[in-house]
Amino acid sequence: MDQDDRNNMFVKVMTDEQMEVLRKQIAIYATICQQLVDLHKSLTSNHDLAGVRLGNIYSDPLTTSGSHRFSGRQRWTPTPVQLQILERLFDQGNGTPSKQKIKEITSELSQHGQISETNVYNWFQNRRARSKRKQQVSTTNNGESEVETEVESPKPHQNSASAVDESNMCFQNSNVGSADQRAKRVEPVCPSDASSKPNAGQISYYGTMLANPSKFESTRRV
Amino acid sequence: MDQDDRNNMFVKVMTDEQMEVLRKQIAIYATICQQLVDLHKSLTSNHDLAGVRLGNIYSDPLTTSGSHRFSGRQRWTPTPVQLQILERLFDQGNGTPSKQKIKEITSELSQHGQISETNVYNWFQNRRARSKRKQQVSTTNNGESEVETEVESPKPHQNSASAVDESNMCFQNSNVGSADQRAKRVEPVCPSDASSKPNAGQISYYGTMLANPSKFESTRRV
DNA sequence: CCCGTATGAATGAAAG
DNA sequence: CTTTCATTCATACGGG
Repeated sequence: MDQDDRNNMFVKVMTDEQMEVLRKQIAIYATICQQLVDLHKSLTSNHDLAGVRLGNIYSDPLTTSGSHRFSGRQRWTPTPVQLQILERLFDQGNGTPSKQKIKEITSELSQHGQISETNVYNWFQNRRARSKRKQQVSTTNNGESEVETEVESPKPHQNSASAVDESNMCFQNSNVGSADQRAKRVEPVCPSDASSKPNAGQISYYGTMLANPSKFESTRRV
Repeated sequence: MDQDDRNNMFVKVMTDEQMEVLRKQIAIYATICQQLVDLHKSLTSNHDLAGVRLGNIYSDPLTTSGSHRFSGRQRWTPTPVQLQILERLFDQGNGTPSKQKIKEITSELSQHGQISETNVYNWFQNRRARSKRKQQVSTTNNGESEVETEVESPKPHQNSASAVDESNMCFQNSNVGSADQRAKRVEPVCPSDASSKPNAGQISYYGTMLANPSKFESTRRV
């Protein structure tokens, strides 16, 4: 059969070696994809779900006319009226907005523009924090020539055992997929010769690999 | 060379058809990777290269030269991998981390970066608390009629204050695999959880494609 | 057009 | 566990 095929001229023949190369390439792609996905999940997992939350209200296709660039999150901006009310409430002494209050306030403010409880909550949080901060700073610059922060105290944090803080918490070639052992459907083939670059962007690394995907012919790697 | 191989009896032969399949698969992977990268770039577009938020210590000798102020990160930040694992554990239902578990988890996570038991503990505390709060909010503004109405303000910037909607991202997964032509059929296998979590939306699509790269194995025979 | 500042939002850690 | 604080990230906006 091999003979026939060969004579046939229309059959492609690959050596084990070539086959192996191909398989490797594929495995690499699989791994890369998997890792990209994992990476992505991690990055967007929490707050950043806003990253894609564009859409709905803000869709203004007209102004941008077919742009494909979706923006990041939008953030609430208090209207003058709302701000005024908030400020008033703030220095009205109610240092403790408390959940119930928040509701009321939100309800009140929503008559003057779009707003949510979270917005109110955050606003008070920030307002208080910054108010305090400003006070501290102005108080600090008394006999101190040091400008900037007041962070001097080696605040002891992390009471637990190992508090060896100083170290790179970079995640790198630490086999991303291992996080999910049951999803080990792709071969553990790891294009790990990338270790030359500690952190930087793993993306950029992938980028280079993606540059020439179709070179599965003579590349012998991994 | 061909002759040798042929005589060898171990030559793998592929038909044009099979060859084509392989090429497509690879092309698909290439495309997926590319798009993932693009997606990622878009989401993290500007500065968020924090993706590799290795912002950890930058205890460079230069900045400290003029002052005695040494700045180093003092707050733990989970690496993407760690976060991923934590998230998984979280919605895996184990509402009660329990002391012992914490240790295990910490141990596991420490392989992906600096971390302490306290960190893990806090993380779960916060995660739960915030999860609950979010739930409350979204539930609350449900039956309320206040908002919603006068939205379309001419103001160009106005946020979508309404609480963070759970998944729902509209990432157009147009024709990923059609690198060269009609997308090769890939099974809609989606083993991944991916549903309960906020993000993961757009990824899940890729997930299905990535599901069975092993398909190549079968291509090998003949 | 880029850059600095103000501020909304996210989140680790701690207090209650 | 719940609430609060502190710090940091990211973006809107105004000025040069």
